[in-house]
Amino acid sequence: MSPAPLANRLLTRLQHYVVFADDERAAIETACAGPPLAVRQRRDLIREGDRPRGVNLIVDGWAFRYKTLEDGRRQIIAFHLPGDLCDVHGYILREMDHSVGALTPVRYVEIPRDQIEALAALGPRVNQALWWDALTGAAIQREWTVNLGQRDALERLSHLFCELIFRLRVVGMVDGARCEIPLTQTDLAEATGMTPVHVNRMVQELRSRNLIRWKGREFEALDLDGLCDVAMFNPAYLHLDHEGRHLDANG
Amino acid sequence: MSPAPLANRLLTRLQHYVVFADDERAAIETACAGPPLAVRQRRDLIREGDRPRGVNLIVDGWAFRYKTLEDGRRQIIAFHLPGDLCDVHGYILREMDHSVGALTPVRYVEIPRDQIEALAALGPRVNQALWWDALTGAAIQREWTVNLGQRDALERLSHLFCELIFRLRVVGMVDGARCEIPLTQTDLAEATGMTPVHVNRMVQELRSRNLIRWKGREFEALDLDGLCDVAMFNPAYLHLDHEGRHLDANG
DNA sequence: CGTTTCCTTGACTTAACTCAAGAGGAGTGG
DNA sequence: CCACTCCTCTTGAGTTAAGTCAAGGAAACG
Repeated sequence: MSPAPLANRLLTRLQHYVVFADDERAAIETACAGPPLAVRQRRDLIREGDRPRGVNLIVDGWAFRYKTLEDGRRQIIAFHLPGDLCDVHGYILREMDHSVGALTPVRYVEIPRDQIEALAALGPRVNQALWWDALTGAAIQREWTVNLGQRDALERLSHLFCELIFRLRVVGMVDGARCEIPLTQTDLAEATGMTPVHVNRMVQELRSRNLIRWKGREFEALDLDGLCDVAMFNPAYLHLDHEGRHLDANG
Repeated sequence: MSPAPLANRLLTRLQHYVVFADDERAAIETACAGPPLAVRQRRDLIREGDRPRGVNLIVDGWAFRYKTLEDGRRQIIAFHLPGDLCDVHGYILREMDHSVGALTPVRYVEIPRDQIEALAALGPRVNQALWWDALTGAAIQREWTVNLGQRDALERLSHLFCELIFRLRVVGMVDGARCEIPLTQTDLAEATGMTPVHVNRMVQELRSRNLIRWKGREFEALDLDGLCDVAMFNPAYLHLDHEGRHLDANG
């Protein structure tokens, strides 16, 4: 349940992929040394049409990306948990094509453009770690496409729960099978492309099958394997398997 | 209708974002100088579980990414048109979490890992162009999420047609409002998360509204504005607006 | 020129949506 | 401390968009 030390979440995260040399580690720590910023719950970090100033690193709290259609329909595109980098190199696409909001109060650090470039210039390892971050994000987005396109309501909801549990586990925010999920059923509806009413019915169904317990923010997977089965969840797309083992400073 | 010169599609594509210096241009040309490979129609370029050797550049033909669930349901995740880079730095995620197949006969070039790294090391412009490519791909994936989550069948199909037209236009494969779309209605069904029967009905509907003409591979948007309206299509997510104007070799 | 693939249409079924109303909390102010 | 509001969750009844199943026709292919 206790989150990883706040000191440097970016380092913690990137080290899932690469073991850095000392100078690289120092540079990453410097990059995150900026003043911490805060957004209140249900406010936006950045809006569609804005120019991103740099890359945002979520230190605490949950954020989400969303996109709104002309007629007001809204789709949640992604969730960001503590330790996530929002839009690595997002400033390259000069204008945001979607918005990012805070689900809970969020603390974050803005890493300016030149700092990111300096990191990338340090050598292939840091650069590749940044790519790794962006590519796992893309893999998650692909899986959401599959989820929305092929799975039915119950499978879809189960799949989202599975993904959140696995991702929270990486950042040490799961205790056994319990974690905090600060989402309303309406949030889940916007993420899974269904109505809040139907989300409710599917939650009831998962409860009645003794797969989950969920009250307020307290979530527990009573039978994670069962939940994964319902969802046809295969965690391969999260690419969690080569944490720190893939490349290291000694070759 | 005539495609951009085959000589170097990667260069053509990246120059939509950056105007390169001579040495950069030369390096990119070298990277694509590998022997052209070919895949037959409806065969796979790479399968889920494989280790990508490098980055694939589509020279000719259409490819598509897809993912299959345990029970056989299949979702098409993306289409790749001539000039597209498949999985920039895909080798970083050591194992493919999905497959890539050929819709038509496809000719492509495999750019090996070290060549990509050499390109990235040339300096920020080339590196940023590669990021730009990956990030626009991610933006498209996000839009597909919105499409599947929020739009109904008619809107969804219209949106996909709009996207394809806009993307084909960039590579010079649209003549007026006419282009080749080598997809079956079953392909469209797998991309839009609906049944082939329902795709057919929606195609009929678009025809009867005089929005499209489509026979064999010959596609024509009779009223592109109307089609965009139906789809609530906003091309901003394709980030086509700063072609070559953003960064150039002279600062 | 036969075979396979793709498209088309109709009749019926179903998963998910809509509308509506009530219950349970959480927070606020009198 | 109670009354109030607001928000989220819950449940029921009726509707609809999309799916299923089935069969015929057109086109492409080898």
